[in-house]
Parts: sequence; C-alpha cells; structure tokens
Amino acid sequence: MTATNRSRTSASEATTAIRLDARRLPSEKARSDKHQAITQAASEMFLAEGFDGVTLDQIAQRAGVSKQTIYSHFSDKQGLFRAICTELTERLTIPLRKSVARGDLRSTLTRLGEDALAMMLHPASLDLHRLVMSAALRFPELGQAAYEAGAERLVGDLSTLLLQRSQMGDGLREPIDEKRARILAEQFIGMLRGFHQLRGLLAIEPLPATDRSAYVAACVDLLLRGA
Amino acid sequence: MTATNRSRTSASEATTAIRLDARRLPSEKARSDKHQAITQAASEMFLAEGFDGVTLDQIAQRAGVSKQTIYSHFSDKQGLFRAICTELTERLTIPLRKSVARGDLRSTLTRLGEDALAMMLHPASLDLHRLVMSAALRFPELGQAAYEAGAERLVGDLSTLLLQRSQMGDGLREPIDEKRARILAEQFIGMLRGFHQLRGLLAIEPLPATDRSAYVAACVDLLLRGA
DNA sequence: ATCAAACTGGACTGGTGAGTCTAAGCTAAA
DNA sequence: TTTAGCTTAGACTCACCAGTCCAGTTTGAT
Repeated sequence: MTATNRSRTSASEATTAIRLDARRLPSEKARSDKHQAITQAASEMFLAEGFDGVTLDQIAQRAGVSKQTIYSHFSDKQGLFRAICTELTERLTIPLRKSVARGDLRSTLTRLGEDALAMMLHPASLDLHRLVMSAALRFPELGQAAYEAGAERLVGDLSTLLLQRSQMGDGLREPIDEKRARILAEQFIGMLRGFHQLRGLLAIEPLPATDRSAYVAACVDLLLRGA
Repeated sequence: MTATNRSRTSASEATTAIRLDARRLPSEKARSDKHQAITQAASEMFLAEGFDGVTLDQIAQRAGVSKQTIYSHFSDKQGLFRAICTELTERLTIPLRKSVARGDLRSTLTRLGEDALAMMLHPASLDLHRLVMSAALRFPELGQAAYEAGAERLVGDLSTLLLQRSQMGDGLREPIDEKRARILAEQFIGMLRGFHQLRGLLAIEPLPATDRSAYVAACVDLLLRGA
C-alpha cells in the first residue's frame, strides 16, 4: 500500500545506451526490455518494503513478467537485490558535481551545501539509505559500496575543492594540507546533515525549506569562520 | 550466529523496583522473571537479526520459555517488538548527562563530545539505530520516540548548556539567543558524528580511537572559533 | 516456413513461521 | 489437600514464499 503511489520515478528508458535500429533480435532488444521492467519494478518495491517485505511473485506481477523470466535474468532473490542496490547506488550519487567550482568560496559552498542536502533528503535517497543500512549485516559489500559512492566521494570532492581554494588563497584564513582538508570536509558535510536526514530516515515530517536554507547558510558561516 | 556472543548485557534484574520479600506470589516474582528473560532474549535477537530475521520459537528457546508464555506476556510479535524498542530506546539514551557542566566551555564540550561520539558508536546503539530505522516505515511511533529520546534530547541539552554559558560570558564570542543555540548545538552534534556513525551502521571497520579523539578536538575548535 | 530462444502461466515442492490448542506439571495460597 | 493461576512441550492449522518444472505460445532470425 505504501509502494503504489511512488510508481513513476522516470527511469524507464534512460539507462541503456544504444537506441538506434531498435526492433532487432530478441536477444538484445527484448532482453533489455524485460530486464528494465524487472529492475524498475523491483527497485520500487524493495525501496518501499525492504528485502523481506517483497515477494518475487509481486515483482513479477508489477513488472508484467513471469516469475521464470526473473530467474532467467537473475540468479535468485539475493542476486536481484544486489543488482538493484548496486544500480541505485550509482544512479543516485552522480548528479552532485555540477554545482562545483564557480564563484567565490562562500557561494560555492552554499550552492554545494544546498544541493547536497536536497539530495540527502530526496525520498529515493532516504529509501535507499534505509534499505542498504538494514541490509548491511547481510550484504556487507553493499554497505561498503554505498559508503564509497556516497559519503566517501562527497567528502573527497569537497576536500579537493577546499585544498585548491586554499592554494589559490581564496576564502580560507590559513593554508591547509590534505589531511586538514578532509577533516574540514567531513565536518561540513556532517553538520550540514545535522538531523535533517535522520528525521527523514525515521519517517518524521521534515522542516520547511526556508529553515533549511538558513541552516545551510549557518553551516557555511561556521566553516568559513573556523577554517 | 552473530547474536550468540553479545549475550551478557547486564540488565537481568535492574528494571523492576520492588525487591523486598522477594519469594511471594507467582503473579509478581515469577511473572517478572519470565518477562525479563523474554525481553532480554528478544532484545539480543532483534538487534542482531532484525524484525523479520527472528522467529518467536527462537526467542522462546533462548529465553528458556515456552512460546505460549510469550503470548501470555505480549499480544503478538509486533507488540513484543514495540516493547523491546521502547525499552531499549530509553535505556540507551540516559547515560550522557553526567559529563555536563564542569570546567570551562572547551573542556566541557570536549568531554561531552567524546562521550556522545562513543555512545553513538557503541555496538548496541548502532544495532538499535539500524533496527529502528529499518522498522520506521512499519512502526512510525518508534521512529518518533527514538528521535525524541536520542537526537532531540541531546540537542536540547547541549543548546541549554550553550545558552547558559553564553549568559555567563564564558567562551562564546558573541551573545546568543535560544534559536541560535539550537542551531549551534545541531551543528556540533552533526559534525561530531561526521561519517563515523554511518560507517558503523554500514558495518564498515571503524577508525582507531586516536583519530577519533583528534577529530573531536577539531570539532570543538571549529565551534568555538565560529560561535 | 521453420527453428531456436525467450517467454508465459500455472501447478508443484519443500520448507517456514505466526498464532492456537491441549493435556499435563508446577507453585503458592487458603 | 485443594484450588487456581501460570507454565510447558509439542502438536496443529493455515498461510506464505523461494525456487523448480513443464507444456504451450510468442517472436524474430534464416
């Protein structure tokens, strides 16, 4: 019942690359069609109900596919789950880089902070976070992968940015080395999250966006004053 | 298999209040004994395996109790789960206050920060966090309760502390009001967590304690420079 | 037209788990 | 001793589910 109203997430055909001369052999076109339908349906359902909350019959039905077809594309339920998580992990962590590196440090940090926070609070991101976390003991590789693609990459990017700006003499009080840059980055992302993300993960009503904006500004402030 | 080596958490008899003339009617002594055994066993297993990963037969066996007895103490599996979570939520959030309010602001914050971080990284706390989070969609009250008992209370306490110190003219650059105190508190706790807790939740090896200590110091620094 | 691969639907197996029931055992109060 | 309430072991119901099997159908290539 929770899952039904989250259906359209607009990932129906954006993933596979080749689209020229579509109607050809079944071993490519049809295969990827069914494959898509399955991963799409499975994503929605796993995100909404968790690994144990979903049956393969439900997935088959929603994907408009027979159960046998699922087993011809994936080894078993766990294999499907792993594939879903891996794909979602990557798809959900890319779109942040665009906000980097224009303007002075303050405005760059503000923009990056707002984008990052918005992404962390996006329903799909919260669902994935919850999913991976609750599966982390059973599927440790997934936890590791999600950490690297999410937190680790974000901190890495930000700390690179800070280091560059420091060398350019832009915005920071004192020169910093790489280690210090990483600490600052982690502090910034950490304080940015605050408890907003936690509230989302615990299914508590979020604060209004205006408060969020002010909070981001306060975080930029605190960082720039101290770094 | 994961659960077996976490057995002794020393909560066997600390909860019920009356202890005078112990051996009386079975409806009090025996009842609370069994009750204890059940909640103890259920806690360990739910924390380690999650709601769906545990069967009532397993709980009964580990508690040394018949399944029927469980049903005479709790309405059903969900009722047991709710009770467990509620109890754990409260038990795991109390022991922080002791570190408050001695010494100057810097050392107070340092002590509080180290205690808070240690608590957030404690295995039991991580397990509970993971558990409540993965159950938050099915049991929203539990998420709400955990938030209030954990994050909300911590931020509240810290912001009260900051406000008091500000009025005493101790350590802060400029006077702050209550709203600002809350923001600072949330920033501090947020940056303190950094990604340490996330790593724990995702079952990734934690950093050595010395790094943690340095990180806490850096957080105190950043806060005091900017506040 | 023919063929092979992919797909379908539905039946089936084997196993599991929540919750119920029963007949007997224990303990403490009267 | 009797009684009443709690407990126990284990059998039992009923539903669900992962994974398999199969007989028949579609689909696109040759």
